[in-house]
Amino acid sequence: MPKLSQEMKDLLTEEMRKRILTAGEKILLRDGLDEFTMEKLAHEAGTAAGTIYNYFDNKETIIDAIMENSFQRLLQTTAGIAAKPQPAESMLRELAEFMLEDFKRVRRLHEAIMQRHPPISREKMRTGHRKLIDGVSQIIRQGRNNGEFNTDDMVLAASAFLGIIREMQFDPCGLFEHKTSRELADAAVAICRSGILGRGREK
Amino acid sequence: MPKLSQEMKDLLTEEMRKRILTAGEKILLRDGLDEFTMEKLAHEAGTAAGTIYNYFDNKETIIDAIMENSFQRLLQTTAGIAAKPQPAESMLRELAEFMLEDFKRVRRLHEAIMQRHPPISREKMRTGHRKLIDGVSQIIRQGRNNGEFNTDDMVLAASAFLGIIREMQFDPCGLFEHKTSRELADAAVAICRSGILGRGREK
Amino acid sequence: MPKLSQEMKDLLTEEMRKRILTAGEKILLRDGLDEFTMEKLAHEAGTAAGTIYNYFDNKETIIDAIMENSFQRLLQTTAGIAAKPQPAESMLRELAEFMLEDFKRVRRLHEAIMQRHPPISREKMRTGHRKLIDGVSQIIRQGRNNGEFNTDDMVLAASAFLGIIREMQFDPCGLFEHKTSRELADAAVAICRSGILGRGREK
Amino acid sequence: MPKLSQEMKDLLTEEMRKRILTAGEKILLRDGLDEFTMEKLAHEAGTAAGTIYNYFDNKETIIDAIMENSFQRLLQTTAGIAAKPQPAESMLRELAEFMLEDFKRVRRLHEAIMQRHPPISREKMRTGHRKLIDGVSQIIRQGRNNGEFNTDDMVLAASAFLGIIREMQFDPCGLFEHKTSRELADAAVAICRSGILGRGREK
DNA sequence: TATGAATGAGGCTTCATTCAT
DNA sequence: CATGAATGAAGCCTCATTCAT
Repeated sequence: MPKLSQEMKDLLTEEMRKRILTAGEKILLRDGLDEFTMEKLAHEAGTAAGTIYNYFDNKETIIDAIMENSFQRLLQTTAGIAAKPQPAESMLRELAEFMLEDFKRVRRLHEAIMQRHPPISREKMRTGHRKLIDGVSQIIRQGRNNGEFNTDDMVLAASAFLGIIREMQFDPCGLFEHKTSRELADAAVAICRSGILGRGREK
Repeated sequence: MPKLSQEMKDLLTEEMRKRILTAGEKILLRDGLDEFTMEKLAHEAGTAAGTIYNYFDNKETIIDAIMENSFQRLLQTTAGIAAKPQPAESMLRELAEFMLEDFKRVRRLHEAIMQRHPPISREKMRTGHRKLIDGVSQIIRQGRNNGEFNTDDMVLAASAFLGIIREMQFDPCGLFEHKTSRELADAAVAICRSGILGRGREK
Repeated sequence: MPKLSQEMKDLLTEEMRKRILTAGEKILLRDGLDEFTMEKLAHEAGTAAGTIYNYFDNKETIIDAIMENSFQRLLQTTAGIAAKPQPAESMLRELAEFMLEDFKRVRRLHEAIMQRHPPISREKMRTGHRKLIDGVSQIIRQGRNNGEFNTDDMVLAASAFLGIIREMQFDPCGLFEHKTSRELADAAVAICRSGILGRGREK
Repeated sequence: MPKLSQEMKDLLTEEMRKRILTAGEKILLRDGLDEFTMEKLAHEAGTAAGTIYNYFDNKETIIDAIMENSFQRLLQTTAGIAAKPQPAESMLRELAEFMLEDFKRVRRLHEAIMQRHPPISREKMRTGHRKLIDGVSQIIRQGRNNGEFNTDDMVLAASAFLGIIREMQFDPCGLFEHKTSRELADAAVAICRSGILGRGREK
């Protein structure tokens, strides 16, 4: 009984943590960081404010965890994509599409979180971003080893790729609203391949 | 007297508004939005907290105005660059450099401001961004008219360009710290020209 | 079975009460009243917070009981000392030493408890103190009956004696840190005998 | 104007600080530290909670200041008494009376404050107590120089004196309620002179 | 119009106590 | 009876905004 009960308890605890984080993400997405209050979080999670402190030390920890989760999802997907046997270009396309899709969901979350200094630990942001850059760099490196690409600065390339995607999903004016993630991903990869300026002068 | 005095008054008022906005920008740059308090703003502007409310309705309005200013500068620079007789590629390079230089200065400002929901009106953000996209689109269009470029989706191209720049200046991990704005601008334009992936397969 | 089981139960209950009080005293001594939380108490007592409420009505009751215990010990010792056949002065010396020794141990406890209004019932404090005064008065009365002392206001004398001791053990500046309880007890008794001012003018 | 106005402002500020401290002392006296809330303090001082923070950094600072004030009064009186040309014994009597009188007023204040660790800085307590001991020691030293007293341990003597007084004013059972401060002071000094035990054995 | 003290709503967090299991 | 998560009242403190001078 103690063993099983312990496992049970852990499970419930984990469940509750997830519930809180999910609620938090929802608020961040819907209302932004400025309206992320513990009271609101509790309400959204269906508990009392005090209860949350049984699962997290304080507000900052929660924001951190949400951010961490979000990066985790992204990094795992990146790793998964990089592991499949396929041309690097396909990888980038797939990743772009996932990011556009995921970021459509998480757009406001990242918007809300990213540039906030305190109370959000910049460190988490830094390492997360770094890992993401590394993941994309790996893909591009594979592409070079394949003979697909020819870049020598992987980090620069990865950064540009991410910048293009991020701008697409940031899109505060709704310029790309009518395009599907698929189309945008294709466009992004096309740009990566040939530049944004087309080949006007190559003639 | 009434006429002149009125003009005088307006001038003074305008002067005061500027002083407040300048002070606000300074604080945003130095301390971030979270430490932007009205008291601090008053102190930095050399007045009293109450006085500020004679010139602005509330805090949000001030943040809005600062954001507006920042966009204005950028848009004017963009227009200025676009007006000079030179190849479009040079324009982009010049713009990139300015942005990287300016954003180095203003990084925290944009970091702080962008994507914050209330108390920052999303609307201002939206229109500012839209105008910026338009400005860059114009440059690219000129390039196409020149025969320099070959793109048919100006907006997409402009967006990608901005995304690449923004990612470079966001750079939370300091990947590009050791590079000059000049070098980064060159790299950005190179990417725009040939893609981030080089020409591995063109062989 | 009912009878025995009832006794058994009572015994266990009493055991549990003791365990809780001991744990409480330990916390009070170690951490002070401000850090005396029910959770901590439960942990120290090896049970759960909720369980404690099966043995005590609320936090205040527990603090009360601890205080009561502490006084009990002191009173019993006093009675024990007073029962031994010895000069009253020796009794006072012995009592002083015990108090200084005990209070060294319990300093924080008394520091923490004494004079705290709610949640500590002043009543308990009052009666405890009263009994202590009475105990010391008894000793002094014996001394007078012996011909050792000559006071006619026992209560005043007892109060002064206790005040001297308490001040010695309160000693927030560590004035007496380097003295042993024995030495301090001797000094206290000497003062009781001859006054604090010596006999300068008696010459 | 600026000069005068500045003085005016300082005066008002000082006035407000005093009002807050007075209110705080009143609460401490009446309700104890546990019921000393900022809300209550504000109410008692006739302002809003937020206002208080224009005059003090936080709650602890306020408690500190009240304690400091209380010690100040005591120390100044002590110094004043010690400065008057009179026998040391009269000084002690006068001091005892003041303390009993003042402490009657401040009893609960010291009761409330003294043994609390955080949030009350123990340091302030320590230094205050130390100065008090020193002040009384000075008086006793004068007595010895006069030939009035004969003690060689001033600190011990001062400590005992204070202990006797403190016990008298602590008096949780009301043993001395019917006595005037004058009578108690006399009794205290008598004890200091001849000991608490009278001169039973001197015969 | 300038001032800056006053206001008070609202945020985060703690913890005694309850109660379903 | 034991458990310990849930509760929510209450405490401290901040700060945008108002208003008397």
